[in-house]
Amino acid sequence: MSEQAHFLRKEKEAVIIQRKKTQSGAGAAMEPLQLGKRVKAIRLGKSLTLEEASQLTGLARSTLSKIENEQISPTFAAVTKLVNGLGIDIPQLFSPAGRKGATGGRRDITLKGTGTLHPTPTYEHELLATELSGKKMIPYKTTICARSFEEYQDWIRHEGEEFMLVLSGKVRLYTEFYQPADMEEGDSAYYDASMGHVVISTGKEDARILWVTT
Amino acid sequence: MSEQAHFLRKEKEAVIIQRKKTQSGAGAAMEPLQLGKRVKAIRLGKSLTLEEASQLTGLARSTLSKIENEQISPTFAAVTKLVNGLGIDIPQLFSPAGRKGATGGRRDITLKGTGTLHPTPTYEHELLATELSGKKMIPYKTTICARSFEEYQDWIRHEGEEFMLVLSGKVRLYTEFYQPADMEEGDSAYYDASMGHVVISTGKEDARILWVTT
DNA sequence: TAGAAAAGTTTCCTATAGGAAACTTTTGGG
DNA sequence: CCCAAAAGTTTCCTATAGGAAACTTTTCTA
Repeated sequence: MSEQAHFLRKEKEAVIIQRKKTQSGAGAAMEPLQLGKRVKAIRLGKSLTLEEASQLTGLARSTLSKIENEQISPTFAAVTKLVNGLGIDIPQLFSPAGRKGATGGRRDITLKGTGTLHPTPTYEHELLATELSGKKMIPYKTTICARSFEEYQDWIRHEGEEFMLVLSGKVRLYTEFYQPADMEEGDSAYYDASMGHVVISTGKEDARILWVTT
Repeated sequence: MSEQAHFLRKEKEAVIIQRKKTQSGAGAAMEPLQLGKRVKAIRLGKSLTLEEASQLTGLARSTLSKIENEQISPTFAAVTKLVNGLGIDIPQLFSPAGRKGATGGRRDITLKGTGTLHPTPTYEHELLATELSGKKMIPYKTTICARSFEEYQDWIRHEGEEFMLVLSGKVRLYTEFYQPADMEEGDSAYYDASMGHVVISTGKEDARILWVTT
């Protein structure tokens, strides 16, 4: 459709100009998610014109139009402006349509061993409750493969707080400002995750741990 | 700032001199959020090299480097690849940068069976990490004594979100807007706690559960 | 309806994102 | 130490995002 329009336009301008503009033909950049449609729906839901949305977001009217029609993939900076200007709920933008937020009476059950796997040399993560987006907590189980502090490049540290519970095996929890602590099944710890921390297995078997992070 | 960069580029083309990159100093593009640092932290947390991350995400090594060093603002498409490739939790990326951990480099370890007890007719709670105040999450283990829905006066509901993991035994999770779910050791659930919920033991033994609530 | 104003789209251009490869820095041997 | 390999950074280039303005379409209003 837009392709036809494009051709007509070209012919009309006619003549020599062949500038050619790549993009129109292939058109619809296959954006992984229908960001544009969502933005449009949200804007219309608020009864805003492109001009008003432009004022609110600081993005050009034309840019908004192109985003809504999925002619471009906005930069992170642009998305941020959209989000702040229009008060969009983030996870909504990213979630592949069907995914549900953790609020408003939602739940997700993860049966043993059915989480989303994420292996690294030292840990093997199994993310839980991945069907829910926008969660305040991130729960996952981990098999601790590492056997020595040296297997880590450096302390692990990240935003937020962390709770851990030893599900099986024996571990040693190293934390930046404390003495290492030996823990076994049933023991738990809670700490500020911006403080460097690292966990290694000390028993015969690789230990299993449940983590919950904010 | 970017204007400077542009000028330099122009000059370089025009002449021969090619003095070094503008941005080096504290120049740091003022990206609304510290996307780059977060991405880097996440990558390092998984002990991945740029090359490996490149494979996982489909983004070029150089692009990743520039994103991490906040030299560019990735497109939405690129952010999506990052998120999917590295298993990043979205809100993490957008959440207001500064958020300081309430516990400021502290930790508390609770050895098995040493939590603070808090019995009720239907549950028996063992609060964990009680040495730390002002936590964002509240972890506790519970022995589920109740055997039928009727032993509860009403749905349990409260603010926030809740994660639960079955440590032992068998339970049935009733939630207001869903069918009851039977769960056993290793299964977990995540739900909006303002939705009515109740758990009963269905096995021979009283079940043990770990809860974490925001 | 016609005509104008508002809303939306497209063009055209500059600035910049993303990729390939060159280059630099860091890590390990020996 | 020195060299080699690996990790990370920068350069250089092309494709494309974003803005201003021209253009088209829709919506009123008389």
